Amino acid sequence: MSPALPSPESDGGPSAAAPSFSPLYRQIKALITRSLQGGEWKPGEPIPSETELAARYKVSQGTVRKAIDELATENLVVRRQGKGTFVSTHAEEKVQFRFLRLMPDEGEAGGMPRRFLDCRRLRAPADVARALDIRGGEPVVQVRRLLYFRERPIVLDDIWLVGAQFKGLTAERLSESRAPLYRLFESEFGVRMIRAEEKIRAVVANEQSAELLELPLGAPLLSVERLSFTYGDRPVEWRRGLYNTTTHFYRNDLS
Amino acid sequence: MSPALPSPESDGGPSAAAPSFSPLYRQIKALITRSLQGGEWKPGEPIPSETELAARYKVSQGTVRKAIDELATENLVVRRQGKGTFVSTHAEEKVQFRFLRLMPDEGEAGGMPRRFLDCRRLRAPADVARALDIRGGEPVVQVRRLLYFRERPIVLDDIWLVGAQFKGLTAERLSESRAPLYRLFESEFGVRMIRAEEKIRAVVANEQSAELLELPLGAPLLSVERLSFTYGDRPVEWRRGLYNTTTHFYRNDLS
DNA sequence: AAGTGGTCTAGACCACGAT
DNA sequence: TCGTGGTCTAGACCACTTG
Repeated sequence: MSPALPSPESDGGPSAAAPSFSPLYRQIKALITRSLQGGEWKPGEPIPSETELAARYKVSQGTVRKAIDELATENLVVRRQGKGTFVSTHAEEKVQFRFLRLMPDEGEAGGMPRRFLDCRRLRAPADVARALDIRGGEPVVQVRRLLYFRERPIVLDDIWLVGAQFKGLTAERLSESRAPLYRLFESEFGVRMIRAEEKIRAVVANEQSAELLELPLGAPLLSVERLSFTYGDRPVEWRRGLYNTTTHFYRNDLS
Repeated sequence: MSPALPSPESDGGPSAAAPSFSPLYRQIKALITRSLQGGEWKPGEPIPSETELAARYKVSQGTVRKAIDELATENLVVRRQGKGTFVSTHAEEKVQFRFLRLMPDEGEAGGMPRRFLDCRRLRAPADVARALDIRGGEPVVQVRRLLYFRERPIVLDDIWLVGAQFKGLTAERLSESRAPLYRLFESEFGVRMIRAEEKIRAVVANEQSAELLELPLGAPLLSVERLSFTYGDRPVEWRRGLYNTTTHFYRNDLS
């Protein structure tokens, strides 16, 4: 049985260093990824069963299985025994904690209330453009917000979004929604965050951040710079968060 | 073919919540893990081939394969096509970066020269004992050291080790060795670090840390508290690092 | 050439969830 | 009861490393 497939192609993954050999299941994986990226199956929806996909691609179920295994490992899909395999979505509670690493010293993690301070469209400054891999001067959306814990401001986020992907994002749109940002991005703009890279530093509060976070000038803050990627490893968001870590900490697992 | 195996048992993993059903490959995985833990195969050495293990446990090669797959995912073993499967070791360059997340803004990561300030045995203070899950007053080893980058001190580490596991650890032993700490622990004391949990905060330099890190009083520092675990999820090390992040950052990948 | 891990297949059966 | 993903097997062949 000779599977009808395009010629072997690269995985597209971050560390794909021109593999000399592309096994069948990776080609299947690439095909499924393309369908995810193209929106054939939407976040939260089930993808076809392994049997169906095996028939579609003319390979054995085991090969489809191995392809889906990798997609599940990369959190692009979620398997549910007895029910099917579903496209991952930021609508799931569990997924939130992958990107929200700030935990209170005491009490439960829970979602933090927020307040948007600003939302404007502008031309990308040089440093932001470089991070987002777009040309300087291209349109971007800048969002500034505060996150609260027990009525006190804990996080100050400055967010830059690639303008082309977020047409129609306004302060009203943000304020109306009660969903987490990444959930909103996914449902309203079709932009799903897959992974992110962070650079963490200790800094001190300047005049502005001190006032907004209700801290004395010079108070220590955790600076978290994050570059987020969507399908195809395309950067679409760059943000810098300033965290007050007197009652919270940034949790990380090394394994 | 009826495999000769002990009755189904728990995985022992961190999130094993009394599974009602333990598949064969997990039982095999547990058996292999036990051999790793017991030192039947030492770090850096090859474990028996999949065929051999299949014969030993009286299961198919595919089942052994799946067990080893999980061990490889958890970084307990490393597969090398054409050569065999090897017990992971901190002697590999690549592994270092799993636990050393501090990167210079400019230049390569590379190993940082170090200086040991202190190494003494004492009875565990209450907070350290709690973190290490031992009784207060049990013997621990405290190590204090500095890490340098371009002749300047960047990291101040305070390390506590469970005394029972590190008999014979002295300042001389530390100074004589040029190997990374985890490599030394593994080769000299048979204690291999598997995973760790970190809590990260921004703090300010006090008198002591300011002097040691050659910084002004009140300079912002990254505080990284780490609890490290060995086989069987037993905590064996607790450390608090203070990082000067003016020329470095803590790198993290969310996925 | 021999031995290792890696891929692919086909089929049987199990556990789980919905009906 | 049915369809889903999950497990287990047995065998064939491929890719890589070493002798």
